[in-house]
Amino acid sequence: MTDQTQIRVLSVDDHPLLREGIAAIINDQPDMVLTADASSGSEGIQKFRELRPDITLMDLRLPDMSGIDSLIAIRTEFSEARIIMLTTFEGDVEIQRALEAGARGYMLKSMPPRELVEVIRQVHAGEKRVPPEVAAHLAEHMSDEELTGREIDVLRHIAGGNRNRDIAEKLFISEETVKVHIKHIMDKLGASDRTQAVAIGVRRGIIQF
Amino acid sequence: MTDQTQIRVLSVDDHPLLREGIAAIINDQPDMVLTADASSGSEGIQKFRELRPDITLMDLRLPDMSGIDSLIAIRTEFSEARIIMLTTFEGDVEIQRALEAGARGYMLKSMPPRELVEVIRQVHAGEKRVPPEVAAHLAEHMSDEELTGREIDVLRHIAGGNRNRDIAEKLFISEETVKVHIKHIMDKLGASDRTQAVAIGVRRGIIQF
DNA sequence: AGAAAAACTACTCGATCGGGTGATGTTTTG
DNA sequence: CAAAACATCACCCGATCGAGTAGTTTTTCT
Repeated sequence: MTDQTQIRVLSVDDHPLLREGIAAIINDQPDMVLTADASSGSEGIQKFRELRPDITLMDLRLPDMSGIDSLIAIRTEFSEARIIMLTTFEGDVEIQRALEAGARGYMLKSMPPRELVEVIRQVHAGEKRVPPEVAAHLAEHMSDEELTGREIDVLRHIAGGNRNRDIAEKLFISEETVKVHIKHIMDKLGASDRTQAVAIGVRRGIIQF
Repeated sequence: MTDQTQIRVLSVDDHPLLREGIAAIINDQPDMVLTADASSGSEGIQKFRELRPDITLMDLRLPDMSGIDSLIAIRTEFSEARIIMLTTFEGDVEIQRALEAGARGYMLKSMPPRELVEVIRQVHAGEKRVPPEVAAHLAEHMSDEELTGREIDVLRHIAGGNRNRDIAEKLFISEETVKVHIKHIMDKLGASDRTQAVAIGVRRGIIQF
């Protein structure tokens, strides 16, 4: 049954229902087989070591570590690993980071199964595949500068309803510095005020909740 | 095969992967059968009319109309309909509204399959079932007043980075009125400023993105 | 119809924000 | 190593915000 031509797939996702759906779809394809699944990043890494799947489907948001960290961990050990990232959100900032870190494909969970298996086949054939919607998003924001770590810190505090003075105290810096960071945040995100900056930050996945 | 004791389930969700997962799990249970599924609210209503399932699993967020509107539509016609709402987000404001509208149960998509089928059985047996996490959330915010339609309008505009003056112009009201609405929004949400109000609004699902 | 909730408007005032400009030390990176 | 990016701080100032208070009209529900 498991002949040479079958694509062996590992699925890493903490969402049981989704894993079931993926399993059903993969095993429905004559040329694919779901070798195993994992519900966390570390479990995914371990399963990869054991099984060396041809394709790994990795959720971006995992309970223990981020999907990207798992991706990096696996690719550090096995540079030839072909990993496809899965996410719910179209506008996720992590997309770019994942591709830079070596993801071979990027899929939205809302996509029809046909496309999912198609992407698996293409990536297995050595191609790199990112769906058009995602690619469009990438093109749109490619030129945008990314926020620095400090700026993200500040943005998080802004979202918490803190005044500049409070943020300053909590980060042990002066209020003036906070204002500079906020200015940079707004410039980079194209926001007209702190509130819109938070809204954009949430939409892009820069800050979670 | 389809004897009297089997629970006939209709699944309404626009997410193909999730539908597959639900289908796999339902059909795995000896006492259940997935009668049909639908990918939109209107399709769900139609399928309900045709098949009169014992249990309907309804996603809260659907492409054409909200899950709650679909719920209401079905229950207006068939008051005995037993509908369980499914959602991704724990803190969704719609929970309360859905229960008020007559949902018999409420499930998170992140729950393990065992719980899902358990809830289906309980609701089919006539019980009302809301998972503990959701119940806790409800208790927390039960006392919170809901935002009015106008307040939600204003909150959306705030999230868009509009100044009070701009909001006033767009809604054809005075700037003073906008300020009153914002005051009420902040009071109701327990926010210290407009920015936190947006953050809370997003977290609770009051405003989408 | 009458009560209650929602929506609307006005005015004052202190607090906070955000733009502009300029500067210094550190870290990262090509 | 040198340039670029990052993080820090300071001062000025007009724009905007949010609290408080008070009142009218419209809508909704009972």
